[in-house]
Amino acid sequence: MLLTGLKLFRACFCKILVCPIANVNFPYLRCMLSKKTKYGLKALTFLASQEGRVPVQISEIAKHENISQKFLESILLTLRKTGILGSKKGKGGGYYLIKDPKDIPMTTVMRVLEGPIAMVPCVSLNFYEKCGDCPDEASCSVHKLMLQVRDSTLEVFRNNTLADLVP
Amino acid sequence: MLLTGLKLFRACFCKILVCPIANVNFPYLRCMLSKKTKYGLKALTFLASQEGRVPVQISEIAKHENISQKFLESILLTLRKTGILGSKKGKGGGYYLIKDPKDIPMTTVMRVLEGPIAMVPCVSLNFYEKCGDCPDEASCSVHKLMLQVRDSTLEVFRNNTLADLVP
DNA sequence: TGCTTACTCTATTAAATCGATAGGATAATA
DNA sequence: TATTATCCTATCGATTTAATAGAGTAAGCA
Repeated sequence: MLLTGLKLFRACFCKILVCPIANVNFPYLRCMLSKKTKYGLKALTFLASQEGRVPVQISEIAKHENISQKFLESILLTLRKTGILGSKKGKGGGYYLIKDPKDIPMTTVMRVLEGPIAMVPCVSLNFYEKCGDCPDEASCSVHKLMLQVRDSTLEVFRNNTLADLVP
Repeated sequence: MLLTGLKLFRACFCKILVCPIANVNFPYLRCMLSKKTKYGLKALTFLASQEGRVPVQISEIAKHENISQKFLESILLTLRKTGILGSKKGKGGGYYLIKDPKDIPMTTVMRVLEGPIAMVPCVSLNFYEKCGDCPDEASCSVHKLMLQVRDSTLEVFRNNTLADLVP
């Protein structure tokens, strides 16, 4: 069969990842951390590294961290609405941290930007939801495994505050 | 503004998750474990719980675990190609474990089904890739945090084999 | 008062993935 | 040779992500 159009293009230029464990192809790079969270973390770290609490303009953060300014706008807006950032309009305006970086745990930031920390809803502390296909959680192998993953990930986020991320 | 069509429907019937930390809305349940992996794990556990190494039909596994049979077919095929399962065609055929469940670490299963264990490519052991926007990994806050998450998650997967998941 | 600056908000878009389904090809058994 | 069950390719609709556009609003300054 001949490849045409988009398929031909992808076959030629798109990345195919091959799992070194067992030669399985992944047509893309599965990324579990969204760019929203990634950019949000970078912006927060940048703000935490500033001297004092002077407002910093979106454009300055975007330029410094190589982020699309418009996309960053919406992220910072979320962080302000959730009480992590403060903002000031007009000339000399911008975003600034409200609290001390030491008092901003990663659990909060991750839940605000990324949502649930757990890999499946049925082991989530804040976003719990029962699985439709699973009759009994106690005997579910996935549940058992993901519970351990959640706990270990949670421990990392609990042990890190924004202050720990500043170089 | 009046909501119409799909938007009206979604506004009325679709689930909106509200982050209890800070009243952020998530229009869906962000799920970091794909159904492919979830179903694969359940199927493997079911096979591991069988007496002996008798081939089990796809239809039997699908029925027992409430999984779409056609979807499960492709998952089991992947597991066979990667040397985790064996198969037998024709009457009395099906899928069976090749190795002892104790010798199947979760790291292998996860990488085969889900892909990278790390949340970002720049901290992945087997699927490493440099970030386009980040000039220096050593000073990147996201890198620093995600490295810790990767290590803790990896430890869980290394400490669990398929045998540990069987109830 | 009026101008500039910079945040606020809604809407829209293209590209991509996920989960699922359909249908036939192939191989093994009776 | 008929039946059984895996193997394989192709396709679909729904949903999400990341990014962009453009107008609205409030604060500061002359």
